[in-house]
Amino acid sequence: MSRAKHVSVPNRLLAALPRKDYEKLLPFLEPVELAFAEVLYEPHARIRHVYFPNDCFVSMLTSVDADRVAEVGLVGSEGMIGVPVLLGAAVSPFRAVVQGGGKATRMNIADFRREFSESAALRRELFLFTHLLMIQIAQTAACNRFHVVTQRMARWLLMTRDRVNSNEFRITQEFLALMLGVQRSRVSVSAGSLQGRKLIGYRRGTVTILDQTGLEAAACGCYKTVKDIYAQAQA
Amino acid sequence: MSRAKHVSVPNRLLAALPRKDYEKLLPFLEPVELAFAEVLYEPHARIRHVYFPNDCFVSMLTSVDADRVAEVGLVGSEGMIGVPVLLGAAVSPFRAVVQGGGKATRMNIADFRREFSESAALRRELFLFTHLLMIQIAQTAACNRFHVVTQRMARWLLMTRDRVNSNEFRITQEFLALMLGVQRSRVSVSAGSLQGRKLIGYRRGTVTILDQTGLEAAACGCYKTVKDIYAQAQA
DNA sequence: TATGTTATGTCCGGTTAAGAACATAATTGC
DNA sequence: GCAATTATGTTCTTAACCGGACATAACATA
Repeated sequence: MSRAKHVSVPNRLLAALPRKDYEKLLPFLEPVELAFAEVLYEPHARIRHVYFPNDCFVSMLTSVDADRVAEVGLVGSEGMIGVPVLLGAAVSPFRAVVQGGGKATRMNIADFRREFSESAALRRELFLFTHLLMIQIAQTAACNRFHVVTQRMARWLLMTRDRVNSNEFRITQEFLALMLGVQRSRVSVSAGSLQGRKLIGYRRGTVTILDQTGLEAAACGCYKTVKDIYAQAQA
Repeated sequence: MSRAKHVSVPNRLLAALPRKDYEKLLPFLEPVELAFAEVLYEPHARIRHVYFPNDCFVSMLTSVDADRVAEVGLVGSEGMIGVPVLLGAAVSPFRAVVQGGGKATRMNIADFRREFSESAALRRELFLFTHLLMIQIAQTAACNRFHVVTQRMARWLLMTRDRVNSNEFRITQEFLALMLGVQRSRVSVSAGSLQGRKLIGYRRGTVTILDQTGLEAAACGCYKTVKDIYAQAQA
């Protein structure tokens, strides 16, 4: 349970930059600690910083029908929060919420825009990530259409695992239900099913992936489809 | 629109370019006629052209489970086909299929990349469209999660109406079922419901929107949500 | 230890959709 | 005109999910 033994991972987008580009960026990167449930962006509010997660992960949510939300994307150390900025938009209709607390670096928009325009390597990295994020969102659309709760839940757990680089992380059923857009009671049932098959352990807000391969088999193909594309792009 | 004499409906991205930027582009724009069901991109195949629809519209599809597909985006004269190219990707996992035949202009990738790098106005337009497309895809993800077939069908018809600029267009129930990811028989039932309420007419492959306002009321809020964002961005 | 709070497990009735089969109507080709 | 094809309408059973209610278990803390 001790968070101290959790080794901080670097943000992979920044890590992939040529040394020179990275060093030019460094003075403008501000280390921050993001707390669980912290809201990085409110829909339609001005975006003030872009964030590069290290060992935290963030959900992109969109709202429907005034009171319901759906998760459309999940971003961890492989990406950044603030894609609309790259695309020239000042605001976005999405809410960005910290799902797993941890470390990140951030950069204010003015600095970021300048550095972004001056570093071809940074542009290349970030646009490629944008492409990946779009694919993830699109696959989520398809997944929401066709797959049952247990499959989608398995997918979500695996995606989260990849983003935090740990087989254990904190998430209550209540929150997981919100992410999957289903009733909490259905999460209980589906989680029970996965536990019964010894694929995961679930104990009061803490999920442990016991059998990665088995869980992948229980998930829909959307997990592997997107993961393979990410892996190939980052190779 | 004097600059678009050769077509009935101009592509709005091209139409919004400053005259100078547009004229520089013109020699490389090849007018083409796109036929219904024509496949512009196969998943993971090399992208050779980007397309700017005039009076046609194109679906972006993603596959799940080997045999099923889901529509994740719909692009007409307000946009372009080939967003991955902007983002530096040579391939995309999506299939792009012509839903409604008609005119478009296209540009080969080499020309496009060069012109794209030389025109700030073009970059601005296209990246903003990319942002809009992402929002559309994300809303589709949420919509697929929460809304019933009749609502989603009404949304699809309205979105199509906006993209072809006509209250009447051709689409069989078979195809519509494929786009919505549901059984054809359910399209028949839902269409029957909308017809009974005098919102649409449906006669052997041809849909007519009879009551736009009523149909908007029958659709989920996803339609208006996305439409308002598009309208604001293009204002 | 007692107590309130948070997290999880279970059950139920009603709705929507999946999967499939079959019937009817419009259009096309001969 | 007639047959074949295409498009649409109808119905059935079963599965999944919704919305809600309620019970139990773990934890926090006073």
